[in-house]
Amino acid sequence: MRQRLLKIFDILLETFGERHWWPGETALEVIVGAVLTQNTSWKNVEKAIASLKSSGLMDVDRLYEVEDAILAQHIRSSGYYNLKTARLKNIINVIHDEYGSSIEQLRNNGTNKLREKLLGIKGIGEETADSILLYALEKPVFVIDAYTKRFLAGHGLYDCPYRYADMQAFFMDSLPSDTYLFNEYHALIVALCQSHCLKKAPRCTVCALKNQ
DNA sequence: CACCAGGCAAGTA
DNA sequence: TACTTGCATGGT
Repeated sequence: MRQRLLKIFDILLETFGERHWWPGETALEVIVGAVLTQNTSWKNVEKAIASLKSSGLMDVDRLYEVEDAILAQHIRSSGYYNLKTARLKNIINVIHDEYGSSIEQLRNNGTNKLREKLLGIKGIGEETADSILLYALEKPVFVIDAYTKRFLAGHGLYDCPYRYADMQAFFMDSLPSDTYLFNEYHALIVALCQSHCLKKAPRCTVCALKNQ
């Protein structure tokens, strides 16, 4: 399976090119985006992030201080804005109180309990935690999301009933533990699924043509 | 008009 | 453990 997954990766990379994910200029932007994109299209999230940046709020201490009602107003376009205001506050509070408002300090936290730490924050589930770990903190974890599920189902690579941990283990047990590989692979899966945007479980014509 | 989008937590049986 | 429901905007 390792060789097959690596072959598919090569084809995807050749087809779509490097994706340069996550779309965001800073680690904080990635963290904020990861929360705001929960069950929400990225287009709606972009507007919210632009609003936060243009008003100077894309900063741990500013986000820590800002009134809930004001924050909610800025992220309105991303939907569930009251819920997401609370969720953003929850993770910002931890970064502020326990890591001196420093993402670097969070990244260098050393222990391997960072995932548990994130999962302990209300509003941060497995996908959000792993997106933060991989794309903001550069830790080698594989992100499973709606696109990844469609990719696995569409290729008949994985036919068991859905469970996040099992699908993640499928990738991480098969592939070398490498941040760049995990980053690029997930981003390429998204590119593939978006190129077949009308299908829920797109079969990769690129791979099919090459007998993958 | 209905349906979907890069989830999560709380409630129920 | 395995469903079900609320959360909400913007695009198709």
